[in-house]
Order: sequence, then C-alpha cells, then structure tokens
Amino acid sequence: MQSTTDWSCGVSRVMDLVAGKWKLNILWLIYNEEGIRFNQLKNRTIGITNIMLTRSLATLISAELVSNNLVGDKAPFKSKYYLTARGKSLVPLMQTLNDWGQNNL
Amino acid sequence: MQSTTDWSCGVSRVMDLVAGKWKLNILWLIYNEEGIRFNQLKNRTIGITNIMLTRSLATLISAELVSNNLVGDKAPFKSKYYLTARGKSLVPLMQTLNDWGQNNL
DNA sequence: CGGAATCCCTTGCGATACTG
DNA sequence: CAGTATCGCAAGGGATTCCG
Repeated sequence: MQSTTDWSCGVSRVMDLVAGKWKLNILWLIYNEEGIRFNQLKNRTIGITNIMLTRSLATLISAELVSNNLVGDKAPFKSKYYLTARGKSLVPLMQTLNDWGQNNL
Repeated sequence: MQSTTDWSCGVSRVMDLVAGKWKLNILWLIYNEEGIRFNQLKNRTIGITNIMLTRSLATLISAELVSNNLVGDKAPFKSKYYLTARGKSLVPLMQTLNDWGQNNL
C-alpha cells in the first residue's frame, strides 16, 4: 500500500477536477453525444443556466477534459463539444460512481 | 444504457456524500486503521483543524459511513472511529479514484 | 482527550439582463 | 446560437478561543 499522504493528495486532485454541481453531468452528456452543441447541453441538463453551463465548460476545457470546436465567425454560431482523451479516461470512474449509487442509495 | 437523468441523479448524490475537502481522506485513514482515535486522525490529516475534523466526522456519521465509539464518562476520553458496512463499500470507489490519479496526474 | 462556540472570509452558485 | 456582465446570496472552510 502506498503512503496515506500520497493517496490523499492524488484523490484530492481528482476530486478537484470533477467537483461542482454540474461538471460530471456535462461530461457524461458529451460522452454520450460527441459534438453536442451548447443549447443541447443546456436543454438536457435540468435546471442549469447559461452562466453555469459556460463556467462549467470553461473549467472543463482548462482542465483539458473537454475540447471545443467553434464553427463560423458570425451568428448563428455552431459550437461543438468533445471529450479529450483525458476526458474519456474518466468514463470508467463515472461508471463506478454510478454503480455505487445504484447499489447503495 | 440507463437514462441520463437517472445517471446524473445517482452520481450527484454519491458526490454529495463524499464532497468536501477532508472527507475522503478521513474515510481512507479510518479504513487503514479501524478504531483510530480523534487525535490520530488529526495528526495524520495534514493541515486539518479541530473544528474541521469534528464537522467532517459528524457529516460522515450522519451519512452512516462512519461510526463512533466513545469510551469513558470523564477526561481523558477515548473515542474510536470505524467504517460502517456502507463506508467500507466505498473503498473500491476510493481506490478507483486513486488509480485514476496515479495514471493521469 | 476530544471536542464545541463564535466570528469571519472566500468560493460557488445563480437570477437577471444584455450581446455579436 | 452561444455566449458575457453584474450583482447578490448562501454554503463551505477556517482561526481562535474555550470547555468537561
């Protein structure tokens, strides 16, 4: 077993990456529909507002879990979101979280 | 695949259980030393204060992830902490978190 | 030894309105 | 369509002090 200090440090950093009210939900939606659009994400994330979706996406992009592809230089824009390789690597973790919830909630 | 709504609901509730700066670290320490004492937890959780350890433990106990066994009715007290069955069921999840951190941070 | 009480600061979250 | 600007509330986190 590794030292407790190493363990808690790594786990805390992982938690920081995905902490927040919306981030895991958004990651999951993008995983299920690569290239999903901003308004699609908004409509499928019950209760989220523009500003929270914008902020959450910005955080995910800066964490290199999500990438953005903006097409067009004038309205109507077409912005598509994808998981990066790093983002995709989180999928098993998200499924583990979901499994625990199914079995223990 | 289950519906996105069900997924996000379950995952959010799991995250709520373990969210916070100290809770997973504390769970891990108790897992590694059943019956660990308050001051042992404090000394092994770098930077935590009395009040934060008290609050975190109270939250974990009310979530039925940790149980407390207080011995004695006057100072010096001996308070011991244990994982409940529910708390132990989180161990694979914590290890998955740690594994992801080792591979991706 | 194992806490609790109080006060305070920072951060996250969100309502509303506006824009290229 | 895909955001941004502003303002404000509430919750989380923490320093300090005190206690049975």
